[in-house]
Order: sequence, then structure tokens, then C-alpha cells
Amino acid sequence: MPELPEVETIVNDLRPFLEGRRIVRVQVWDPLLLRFPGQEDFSRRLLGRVVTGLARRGKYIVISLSGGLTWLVHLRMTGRLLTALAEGERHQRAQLCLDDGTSLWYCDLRRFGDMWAFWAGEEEHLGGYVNLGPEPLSADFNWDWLRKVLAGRKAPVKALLLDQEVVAGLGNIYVDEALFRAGIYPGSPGGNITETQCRVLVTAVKDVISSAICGRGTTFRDYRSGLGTAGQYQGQLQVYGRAGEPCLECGTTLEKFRAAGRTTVHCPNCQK
DNA sequence: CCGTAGACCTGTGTGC
DNA sequence: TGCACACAGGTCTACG
Repeated sequence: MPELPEVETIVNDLRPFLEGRRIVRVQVWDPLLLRFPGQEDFSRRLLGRVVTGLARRGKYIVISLSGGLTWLVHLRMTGRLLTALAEGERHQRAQLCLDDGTSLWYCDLRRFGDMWAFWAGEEEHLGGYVNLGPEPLSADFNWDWLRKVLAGRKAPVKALLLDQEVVAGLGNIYVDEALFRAGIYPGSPGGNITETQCRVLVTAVKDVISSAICGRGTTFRDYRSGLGTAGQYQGQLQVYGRAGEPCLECGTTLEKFRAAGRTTVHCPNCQK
């Protein structure tokens, strides 16, 4: 579910709620949730610690705790981290009680979400987190980097943009949106993307991600912010979810096909 | 190494 | 109403 703008919104929502709070009780009802360490050790590690900071890296939520412990959360498709349970909220998988009497809840319909609690030196347990590529809004994500990582590749440019080692935080929605803005056909082999197109694409990615952060993310179905509210950016999507509707630029009917195993929407006239 | 299909889960929407 | 099937903001792994 959540891509970079959604995770950014959640982190910003949770920061004032969590920073400075001590964790006084840890309950995990779904063992699938914990990647490292196991249930008992996870609770033992978090218990009694104070939250010293919240950050985002790619689609990961990074929570710093006293004593140098890092609590890492990935929401995958339908995970939610909430300051309060809404009426009718289901699929509660974990609850953390805080020293001011409030609780942080983790809910997840499809149960794909993952958590880790690790100290420095335990990076081998962290999966893709350690190999993340540059942040799309950083100076490290630029046309020269993109040209380098696309060079010689035959996979569709869309598949490569979804690769978190190429750029961290893009998902199905914002890749389609960025390729539309850049006028690039999502199925083009990565190696066919010219230098000029790399420049335009980098700008398009930065623009769409910035705008979506301003809009507090996109709610198509499941996404909720840390406060349980829906995003606003779905009203500004140009292609995602609009197959069969007219292109907002030229009026041509938008088409969908399968790329990188994902439904992909594009304008056959605007994107070559 | 590269690229793609399938697996992991649970639910919703659609068509017969 | 029931049932089968496709599909869903994401990664992993297995295989050719």
C-alpha cells in the first residue's frame, strides 16, 4: 500500500505523539509480523525504552530508541500504524502502550508487514533495508545515477524504477505517474532511455513525490495516515487507476497492460 | 548476473 | 444469493 509519500506522512504524524514517550507494554498477536528477533526477544528489547526519534528511509519507518536500539517497520501492502483505533478498525496485530496512557496500534489486513528491532552489527537480519538506493528527493538521485543504473538493461524501465536499489520509495502508483509526466512508455527497455529522458524522468519523479507528500499521500483503498485519515493526492492522479478514461493532456483513451507483474496505465499518444 | 512468474495473505468487486 | 475469478500502494525466492 504505502509508498514514500504515505510513509513520510505517517512518520510526521507519529513524531509528536511518540517522541519522548516510554514504552511500558508490548503486545504482538501475529507472529508473522516479527522478522527479527522472535516474539519474546522483540518485546524484551523494546520494553522500557524511550523513543528518541522517527525517520523514514525508502518505505521503511525507522524509530530510534534509547540505548541505541532501532525499531524498523515496513507496512508492505496494507499495514497501518495508528495513534488510535477508529470505529470498526479490524486486523489489530500489535499494541504498544506508552507512559502517558496512550497506545500505538499496528493493524494489517493482509499480514505482509514486517518489524525488526536491532542494534548496530545485526544488519544481516534486515533484508532489503541495507541495500536501498538513493532517496528520490536527494541530490544523489540525479540523471547521471539513473543513466548508470539503466545502462544495458533490457527490463522495462518501470520494473527498474520499482527496484528499491535503483531508487528508494517508489511504488506502482508514483512510477506510473512519473513516467506519464516524463512522456516515457513504461515498457521501454531501461537501456533504451536516453540521457535527455533520464533528466526529464528524474525531475518528474522528484515533482510527483513532492506533490504527493504535500497532499498527504494517495488513498485508493486501504491507506490511512498515522492519524487514521485518508490521503488527498488521489484527486491529482493522472494515469493510475484511470485505464479506459481519457488522457488529461490529449484525450486519448488510457490503456493498461502488465509490466513487472503489475498493472500499468499509460497514454499511448503521450508516452513513447 | 538478468528477467520473469509465483508465493506470501485476506479481502473486495465483478460477472455468470 | 452463490460461486469463481481477478485484482489490490510490496517484496522475496526460485527457476530458466
